[in-house]
Amino acid sequence: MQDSQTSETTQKTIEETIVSGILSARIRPGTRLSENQLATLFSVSRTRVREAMMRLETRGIVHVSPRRGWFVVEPSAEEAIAVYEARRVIEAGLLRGMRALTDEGRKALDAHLNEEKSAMAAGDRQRLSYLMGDFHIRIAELSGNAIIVDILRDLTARTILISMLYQSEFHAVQSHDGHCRIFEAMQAGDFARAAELSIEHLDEVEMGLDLTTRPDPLSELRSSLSLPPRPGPRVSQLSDPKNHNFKGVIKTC
Amino acid sequence: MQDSQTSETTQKTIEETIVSGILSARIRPGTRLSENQLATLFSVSRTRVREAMMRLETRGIVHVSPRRGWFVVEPSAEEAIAVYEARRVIEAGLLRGMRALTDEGRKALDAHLNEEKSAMAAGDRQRLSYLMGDFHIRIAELSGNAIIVDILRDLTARTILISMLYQSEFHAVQSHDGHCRIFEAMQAGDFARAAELSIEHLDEVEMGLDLTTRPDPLSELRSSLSLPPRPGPRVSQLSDPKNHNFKGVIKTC
DNA sequence: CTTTCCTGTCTTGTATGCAAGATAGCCAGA
DNA sequence: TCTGGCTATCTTGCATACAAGACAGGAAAG
Repeated sequence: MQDSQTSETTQKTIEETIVSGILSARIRPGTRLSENQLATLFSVSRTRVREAMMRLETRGIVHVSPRRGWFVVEPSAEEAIAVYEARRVIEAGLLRGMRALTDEGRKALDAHLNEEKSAMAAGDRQRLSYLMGDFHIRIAELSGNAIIVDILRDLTARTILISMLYQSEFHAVQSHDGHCRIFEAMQAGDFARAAELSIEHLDEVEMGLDLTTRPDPLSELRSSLSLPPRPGPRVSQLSDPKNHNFKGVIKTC
Repeated sequence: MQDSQTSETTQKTIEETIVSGILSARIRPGTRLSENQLATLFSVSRTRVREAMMRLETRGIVHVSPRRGWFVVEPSAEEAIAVYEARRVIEAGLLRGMRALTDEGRKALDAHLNEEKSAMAAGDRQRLSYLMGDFHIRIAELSGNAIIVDILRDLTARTILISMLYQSEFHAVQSHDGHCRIFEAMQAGDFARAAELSIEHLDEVEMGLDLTTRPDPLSELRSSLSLPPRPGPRVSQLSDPKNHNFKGVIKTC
């Protein structure tokens, strides 16, 4: 048991590691998060792991199936719709309420869009997944409102999980264009237009999903029989290398 | 140790009890929440209490001072501003995105406003505090979006804490009028107008606060010396009857 | 009287132990 | 071959024990 570093840094690290793993699409929905495995991975006891899981549960990132385990959420089609709706409400409300784009903010967004471009050119899909989601968080950061940033970060994480479940194709170019249009409207000082564009953008992404392909084909029957969410062998392990090479990358955000 | 009921119902009860205590302004900001006392009150071990505290912490309702205790948050002036800003963003975004007011929704809001009226007539301040906050949650419920409802519920709880800290007078009539105006615009189908009105309403409430009267007059010095948040004898206990007869009721929401 | 230090007590932080449900695999019987 | 039931094992649920920091109060020294 060689402690890589003298622990101490494991306070909020479990939480953040999992969230950032989702944001960069390395952790798939439905991933099993074993308390014991996480405990040994982070060299802490199960207590700390459970605390992190509870926090993530209230953030809507994981859920627990009693006596069976913790799993990264697999949003249902209804939940997916709710997430996009919430994002439209918040992001449009945010943009519409903006009064000016500071020079600093303009530079930050410009730099971000350049990163998107270079990731697209390099074909770095994992990085692209992350950047596509991060754009919206960057916009929230412009407001300087930590509350909104936190809310949007969690919603973005859920969005990425949704995309992994329901998205077939990868339309990075389209999303990038949407981001650019929003940025242009912001630069022009037309925040009402930017708000409209952000709604359109999220609509576009949502429409690109196939919300009819249920991840669990038995979900209808199962819910009508009120059975537990999803038994069976869909267990992908956290340290499983396959999770790091998953196929089908995220377009969204 | 007479168990009032055979436990079992203590799963999420701790969390909900505290939140609803805040929503009805029975629990003041800065209230100490002792793990041991809560554990005996709810007839569970500290473990369960800690879980509830962790959840409430991620919801921004309580915070922990290491090795000193859990406390209901006392939002700073900056945090207060951020909360109102977040609410303006979300509530205005929500209203502006609405397309129609269902008959069901109209009835629900109408009934709520009547409740406000009767509470005002009866001078039931505690109930009034609750209703003033609940109006905005009701609007969120119209969207049928559980995510937004949860977010607004927590923000409303924080708003009430802010009011308890920074609000001197009680302007229930003014708030009630604001609610009525928003409802009228919604009934008229003018949701853009309703959104504007909700922003004005929240501005009005925020302006009614005295954000210069700091709850901790030493906070500036304290933070510049990076000392722990607030030592001293400001401990009001959960089961202390004084908490149920606090003076200075909430106007807000 | 003021200041300093020390100690007892109370708080949370963390790990661990045990209970109990869920699951998978095996074995026996039809 | 298929079905049913039993058991071994793995999972979380929850309580408890102990460690360690924070604080209050008192005693002693100036």
